[in-house]
Amino acid sequence: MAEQAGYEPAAEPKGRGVGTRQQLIDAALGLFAVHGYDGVTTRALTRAASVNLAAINYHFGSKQGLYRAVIEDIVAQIQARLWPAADALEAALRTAGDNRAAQSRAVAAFLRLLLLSFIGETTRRPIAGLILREYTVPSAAFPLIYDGAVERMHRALAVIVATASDRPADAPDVILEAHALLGQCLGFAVARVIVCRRMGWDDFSPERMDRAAAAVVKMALAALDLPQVERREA
Amino acid sequence: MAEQAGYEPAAEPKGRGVGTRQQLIDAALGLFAVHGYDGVTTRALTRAASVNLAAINYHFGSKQGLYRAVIEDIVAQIQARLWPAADALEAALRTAGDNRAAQSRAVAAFLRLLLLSFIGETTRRPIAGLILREYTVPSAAFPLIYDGAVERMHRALAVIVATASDRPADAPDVILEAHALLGQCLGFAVARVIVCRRMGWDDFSPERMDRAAAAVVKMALAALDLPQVERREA
DNA sequence: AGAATTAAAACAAACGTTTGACTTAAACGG
DNA sequence: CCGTTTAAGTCAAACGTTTGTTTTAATTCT
Repeated sequence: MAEQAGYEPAAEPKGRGVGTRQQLIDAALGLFAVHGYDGVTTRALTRAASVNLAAINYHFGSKQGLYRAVIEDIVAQIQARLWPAADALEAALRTAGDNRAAQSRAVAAFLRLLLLSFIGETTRRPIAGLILREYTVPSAAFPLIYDGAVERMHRALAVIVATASDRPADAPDVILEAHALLGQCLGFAVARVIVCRRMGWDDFSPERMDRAAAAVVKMALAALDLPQVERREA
Repeated sequence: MAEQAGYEPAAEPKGRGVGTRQQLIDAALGLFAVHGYDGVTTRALTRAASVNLAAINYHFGSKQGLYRAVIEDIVAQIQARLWPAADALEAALRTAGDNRAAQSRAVAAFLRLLLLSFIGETTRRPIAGLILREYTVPSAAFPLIYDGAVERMHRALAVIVATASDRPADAPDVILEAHALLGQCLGFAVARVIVCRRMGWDDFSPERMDRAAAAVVKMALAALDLPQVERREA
């Protein structure tokens, strides 16, 4: 097939169509994340969304169009949550100057948020499953994710490494080390099943996420030669 | 039909059946890894393997049976490569005693191998794609992977953390930190596309893998408060 | 002879997509 | 305020194709 950009039969839904549209996106998000694109049928999608079979092609042009809309929806969610955090991090690092303790606090806060987002989203709504799929096997929708969310976050991590080690944020080794930092967080989203099996957990809970976040923050701060931050409470 | 465990019409291939069987497994490994289970048709599989359409059901009972055989094949490959390394690591850590430099060398060697395996396999044969899929969305074949490969590796990482920090290897926090260590390596396999985009690479090369490994080893040793090891050569 | 492989055809089921009639609610003219 | 128009939205039904699997018969190798 040769589907390009350009199909947008319901670009500006105003009436009741908006309900059906969003129901489809919500249901599709969950199903695509768990079973993959080819693992979900249009009938399963419309049944889960409690809408008619023809609604997909009416609102999104095709199954592919629905998938793209789902990705766009996710990217918007990520932007709303992560961009302010990234801005706050970089601002905090600037005002911290050479104060290593202040740097630690800013880094710890950002990494905590990152990890909790990764694990939390996979628990509440399996967003990560979809994104990870795009990482390993990029589809046509990958640029949306990379340009819309990943690069900003990756740059923020590079700023962390750069600040802690007093090197430029665009140095190749800095970027690689920033990616290692990302991997620490990513590992808990990608391989959550493995963490749970090893820890004897059935699944994550808020307390367990907190514990995982503490481990990641501790490792990261040590790796960056930053002072540890004291836990706020038990 | 109700196919359970137990279909093994050609459990002991002795004649030329080995050829067709292995051709199918090899082709299926690549196709499943890239497109996922549902993304590959039996016709595509047999065409890629240059065998007859009926060969899948003859040798493996069903498409599911072929998938299971692929997983078993992968697990065997991982065991052959990683188990000796894990044994060597633990032996080296035992003989190292309190010698931090010796501990560093053992840890660095193991992490290097781990990362190069992750990235390398994804380049040569997309094994990681299949395994990562099982991580994020475990199928019935997941226990094969976990019991057959993952747990041994995870235990080795826990021994690293335990040795470096003088804690028991089965302590919860040690396991979590070991998982963060795994994530550092995993991140380069999962999100290889992102590394490449950020670094301006088209793909990995042996030199680039080496550079990534150096970054991971550096971060890991620092996180474990172990002395850095000097690079052997450029 | 017997096991492995091929080619070709067929099977029911499920697939993504399309169709045309029906419903709904706002817009319009009187 | 009512009757009509209009267009977006929804619906059941069907379209043609592809799916995994099975079957049958003819070869090929040990």
